[in-house]
Amino acid sequence: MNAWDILEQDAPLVAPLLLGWQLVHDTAEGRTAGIIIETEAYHQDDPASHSFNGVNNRNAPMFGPAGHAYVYRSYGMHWCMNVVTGNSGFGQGVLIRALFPTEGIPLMEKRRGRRDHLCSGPGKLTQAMDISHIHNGHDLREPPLFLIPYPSLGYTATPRIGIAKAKEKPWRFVAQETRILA
DNA sequence: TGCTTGATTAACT
DNA sequence: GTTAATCAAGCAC
Repeated sequence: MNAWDILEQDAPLVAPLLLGWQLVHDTAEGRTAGIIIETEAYHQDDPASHSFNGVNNRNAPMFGPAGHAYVYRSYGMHWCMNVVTGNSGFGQGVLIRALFPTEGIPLMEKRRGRRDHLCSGPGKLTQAMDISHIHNGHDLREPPLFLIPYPSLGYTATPRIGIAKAKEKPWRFVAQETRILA
């Protein structure tokens, strides 16, 4: 099984495996990249998931092929990015909640307008890396926005953040080694 | 056509 | 700990 086949599994299995993968975005301004250190799983059989009530115009990418991006607007002002997992026809994905910045840090600082907390939240990392709705449905194996597989980091599983339903599921995964560096 | 809802962030007290 | 900012999409009428 190659690294990309991992994404064909269910989101709660994939989410911890993505810790340690690198997310890279090349733009005209330059390259930004970071190591994924925090994720959350969302599954069609999960009341907290956008895909729970079936496919619609917003969540359609979650029902598409694994390894593509699902980007949506949150609270009217932020973008959040998911990596779609599982087979087509079943809506699920992994929310990227935090990165450890590795490349293009000055560019991230410029986009964020500050020198700390560059990628320590789902809305922050999309701002730092200039990810938005135009990447919705994009294949994350292809430039300019792509993932580089790495062996998984050690992690801690905890309940998810900022949701109203199914709060008890320990489907948030935080990398142990780098959590302080975010 | 109008109402409701967020998988958030940052700046307050 | 509390709250404002801000808007696309779903869904009820």
